[in-house]
Amino acid sequence: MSETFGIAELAKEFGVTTRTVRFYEDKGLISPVREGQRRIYSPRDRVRLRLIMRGKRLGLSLDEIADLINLYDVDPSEVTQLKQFIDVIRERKAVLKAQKRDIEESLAEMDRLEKQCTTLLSQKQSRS
Amino acid sequence: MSETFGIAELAKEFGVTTRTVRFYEDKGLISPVREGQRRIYSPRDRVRLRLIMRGKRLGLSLDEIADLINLYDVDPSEVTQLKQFIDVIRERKAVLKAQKRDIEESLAEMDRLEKQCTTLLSQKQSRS
DNA sequence: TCGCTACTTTACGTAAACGTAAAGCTCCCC
DNA sequence: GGGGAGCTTTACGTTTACGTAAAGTAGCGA
Repeated sequence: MSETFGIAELAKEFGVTTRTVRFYEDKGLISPVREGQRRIYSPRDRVRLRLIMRGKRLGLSLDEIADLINLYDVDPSEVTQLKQFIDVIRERKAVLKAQKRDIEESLAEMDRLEKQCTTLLSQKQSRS
Repeated sequence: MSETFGIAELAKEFGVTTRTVRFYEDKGLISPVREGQRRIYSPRDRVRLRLIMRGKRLGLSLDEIADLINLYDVDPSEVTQLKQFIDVIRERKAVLKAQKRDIEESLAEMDRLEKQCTTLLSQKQSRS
């Protein structure tokens, strides 16, 4: 038997409330098993939560995250579906690459700003 | 005299509505000059809009974007402020680097998925 | 059996980021 | 001078992503 988790346990691990975890279930992002009335989370649910959190850090909406997660569950039986699937993946890759460029631009600017500041600071401190 | 822009012009350039541009003004992100009742945007306002859009692509809230934009306007007279400023920049850099890692992870996964799909697809097509 | 802890459902509230009328100026052209 | 075109303010509506009670249930130890 593989390990299972309670809702409070997972919420704590990912730094969210139990309300949030239930909300993600309402949105169809995770589907824990029930033991009586209680939710029991599998390692698979935990992986999904990890994907959700990463998506949120990247600024995606829950709907977009749902689409992405469902990519992993696509049934590869139909050739046309498979082709569409590949297109979706390529679009996602393009968006991610654009985002990466934005980040690199921002990082470069932050570096410039930091250097200006440290230079200014050392001037001021050597003058005192 | 440097170039100026109308609201519709800028909205079109950045792919948003005029309502959005005015909303950013309400939030204090841009401060166009008035000519009578009309808003006149300077190249500086345009640069700010560009920064706002980049921030949004990175998933930042307008409040976070406001903080970032204000980084460029900090007066470097006080040494303590300068030190705090450097700390803020370093925090931002750390967040950006984490986000970059997330993106690279996602990109790697998308690559794996795409390869699985293309392999599957070529198998199916050679078999037909 | 009491009470505590950990969960549950139901449901109203809220902040952010705009959308969407509605109604009014102002300039310009015919 | 009538009417667009393009802007303005005012203000209520909407979606997303939860927060926050309120009230009930289920097990467990004293």
